[in-house]
Amino acid sequence: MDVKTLCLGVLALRPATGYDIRKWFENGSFSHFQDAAFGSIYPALKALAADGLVTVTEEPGGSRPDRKLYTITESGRRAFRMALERPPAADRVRSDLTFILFFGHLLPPDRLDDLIDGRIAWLRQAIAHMDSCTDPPPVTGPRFVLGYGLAIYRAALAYLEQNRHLLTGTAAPAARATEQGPEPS
Amino acid sequence: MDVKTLCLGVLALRPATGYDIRKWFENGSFSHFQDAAFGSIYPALKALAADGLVTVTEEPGGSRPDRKLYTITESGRRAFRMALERPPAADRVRSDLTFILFFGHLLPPDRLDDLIDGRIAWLRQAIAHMDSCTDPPPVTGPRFVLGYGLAIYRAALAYLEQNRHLLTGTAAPAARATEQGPEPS
DNA sequence: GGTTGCATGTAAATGGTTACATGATTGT
DNA sequence: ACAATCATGTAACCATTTACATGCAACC
Repeated sequence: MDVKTLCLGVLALRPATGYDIRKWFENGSFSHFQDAAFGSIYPALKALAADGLVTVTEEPGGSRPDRKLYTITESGRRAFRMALERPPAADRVRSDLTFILFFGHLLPPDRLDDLIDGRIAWLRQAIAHMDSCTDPPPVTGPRFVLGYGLAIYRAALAYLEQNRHLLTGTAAPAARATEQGPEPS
Repeated sequence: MDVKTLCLGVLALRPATGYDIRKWFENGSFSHFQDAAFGSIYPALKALAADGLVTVTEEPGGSRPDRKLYTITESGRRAFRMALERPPAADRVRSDLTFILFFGHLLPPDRLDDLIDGRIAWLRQAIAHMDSCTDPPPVTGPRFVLGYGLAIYRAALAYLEQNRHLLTGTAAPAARATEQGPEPS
């Protein structure tokens, strides 16, 4: 998905500034599935405005740069719907971790432990964040997507917890009990 | 992971041509986690050879271009081990599908059905392919990674199968209340 | 006779990230 | 005092994809 469409999507929900949109990709509902940096958002918004797909309301920012609130237009909504109609590119996962683990035999076991500990911690935190996510309104789309992300992360977490001993020779999971974090799954 | 490291990884397993490496990313064990196209592989191999990390054996190809078999050197193995030592970038999923589904209310229900049908079919085929994957030898790393991928794909498949009705209004599965939904369990 | 597989390579286009430039206000 | 938050924007840089160029052999 190009950044223009991504921005249009956020603006289809509510008016926002470039800064807001960036926050959305950093913390919002599907921050785990899409991303965009300032360096691509601002030019995208400019282009969308030039095409009449969004309008800008400039609020004088006093000291700061003027706050530019972007609002999607009817033609913008149409363009967005058309973009959604295009066949989606295949999902893809890019995982350096799995690449490293693939060659695990080349690394010291405690390094592997650290890597997996790190990923488990990250997944727990991500799951906790998603669980507490009030962001998506009770409409179906956002909830469905949130559930999808949760299902995948929970599966990844469970797999790592239950199979890490295969890789590191750590004691089998029988011993592993309650210690850290909020209750798993 | 940059393409040079990726190539080094494949070559750490066995000597290969650029073409072989491409096949590996297309069909091999972790084709789901990394990718590289010819346009990046060939220059990467050239650079690796220039750095003395691999050697080339040119077999005259008769009609075709000469087949260039690359073999990793000791210094290449060392460089690869060092690359594995670097902290991995965070895993990331890029999913146009979830973006589209997020805005599902803007699309006709049968379009949603098609999208989900397509993804389910794709996942089933991917899982079948991985299940039949004889590629990874019975060493721990490759099997662990294969299992990780399978766990994630199975979770995605199960979620889609069990929750698609939430999105499309399709009749709920007979065995209702399989309770895996976005609802916290 | 047409497609797929083998086999290499280059160059242009793509699309994005990173770094820079600016600077007041609020929180620790 | 120092960091983070708010807030915009440009430009250089980067890696990778895509398209092109070449061409035989095997299969259907």
